[in-house]
Amino acid sequence: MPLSFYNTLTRRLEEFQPSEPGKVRVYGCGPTIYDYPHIGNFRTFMVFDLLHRYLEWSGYDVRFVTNLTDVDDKTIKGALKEGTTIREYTEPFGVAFLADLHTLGIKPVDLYPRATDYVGAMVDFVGELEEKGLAYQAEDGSMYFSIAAFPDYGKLSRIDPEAIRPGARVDVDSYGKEDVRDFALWKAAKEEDEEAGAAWDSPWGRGRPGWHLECSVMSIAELGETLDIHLGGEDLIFPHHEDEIAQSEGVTGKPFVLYWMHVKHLLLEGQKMSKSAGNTVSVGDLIHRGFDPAAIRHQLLTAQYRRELNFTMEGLEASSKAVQRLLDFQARLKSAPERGDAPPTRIPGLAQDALARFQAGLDDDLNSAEALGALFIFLNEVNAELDRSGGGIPPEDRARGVEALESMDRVLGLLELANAARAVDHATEEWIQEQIKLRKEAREARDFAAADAIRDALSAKGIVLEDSAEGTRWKVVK
RNA sequence: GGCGCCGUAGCCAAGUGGUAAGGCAGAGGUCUGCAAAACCUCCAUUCGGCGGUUCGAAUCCGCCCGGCGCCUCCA
Repeated sequence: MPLSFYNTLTRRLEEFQPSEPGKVRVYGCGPTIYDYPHIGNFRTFMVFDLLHRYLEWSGYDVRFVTNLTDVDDKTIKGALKEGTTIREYTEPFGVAFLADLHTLGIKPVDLYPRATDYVGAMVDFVGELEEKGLAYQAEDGSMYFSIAAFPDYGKLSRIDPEAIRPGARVDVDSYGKEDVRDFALWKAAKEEDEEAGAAWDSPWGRGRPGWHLECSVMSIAELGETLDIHLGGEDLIFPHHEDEIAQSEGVTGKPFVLYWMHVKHLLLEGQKMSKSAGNTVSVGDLIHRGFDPAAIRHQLLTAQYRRELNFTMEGLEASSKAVQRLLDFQARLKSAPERGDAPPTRIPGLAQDALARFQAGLDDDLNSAEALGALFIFLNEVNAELDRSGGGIPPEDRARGVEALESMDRVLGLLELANAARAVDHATEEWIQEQIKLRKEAREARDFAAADAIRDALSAKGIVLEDSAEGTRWKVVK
């Protein structure tokens, strides 16, 4: 099966064909930086990363943009509370977000635009909508999008515009709209907006961009009028992405996005995570509890992105073990003794099978669970093969095995992250080698008490020794 | 009320018509000075329940039971 994605727009699995062969333009809705991010946010951004890495692994030339929203009701509210501006208020949250991305091994994208850097383009955009008769100014000076003038409204979320009822579920404090369903493109500045540094000049007076407008303008400015893929959390389907389509297609007259992909929210210990429930967990919290970032990454990849994922501490323990198993396998395979005249092993065939299954899994709408399955089958089979071939394996077989493992990890990013977290400096490494040498001497003298004392002392520092026919190997255990 | 999703072993999770991947946990064994790592064997005759279609169903259809998401700031 060719690379296929489930497209929210058509509600079908579709073969992926970018508008320009070999090139992919992706826009992912990033966070609003009004607070520190929690683990739930990172399920979404882990999927962004999986897509990014897999497209590149598949040979595409990818341009990936993820925005940071720094102007909206929440950032203004926060800035006012702190007596500062939105620019200053959001800065630490943006920094924290990027730091957590780094911690989890999420590859940087090409650009992280901030809404406040595109206000001029946003004003122009609203002007174009106004010219086309899709926007109007309400009595308070705000500009609204006229849903009645855009017949396609509702095609993504499949929400019937007629069914959007005013009252309990629709904001009624923004009176002055022609139709209660219309959404703000440009909000007339209130005094608080000025205080928070969230007001700009426009032909309609001082104001600030509407939240939905920001993503339309930034994505078109950086990627062009038709994006290949647009991603986001499932909560953004309506109204955010529905409104982006209305604005963007209203201005360009072209399809805005070819493939819409939405990530299902995760559950924490079986519960919906929310600030009001007080059950949010941050990446930092998990690191402080001693969890390996690679284990967090692993758990976030255990379920396909459109499936429910229950993030638990128990699951994190299981993921830690799985990551350690991968590390042990990598170390064993890389140091497997080579012998030029050794009989051929099944490793090249296993590598081929594993890569085929790995690719088939990810081609099928980024099924990371299937891809992990392929990796672990490979691990089991190759370990068994290494056990059988005591005297060494052909160098080319070992190379093929390592190559396949590292190829899969270029997408999963587990080994690269786990190894980075376990790196030790040169002096420590020399010291460990010295300890291993002392233990070897003790063992040869059959002074096992002394040998075990050395091993126990290293173990207390998180360094575990493993003896084999080829000598003693050491590893850092998290 | 509208739109949509899920229910597979103790926990997590693939599989969407051909006879149940994988991870963690558990039991026994091999190897080892002892470990660790690894391997071998075992661990769901069965996929929420009941009907139906089919040579054949976890997979398709119907009904029922249970859990959940969005429609409102939210990744």
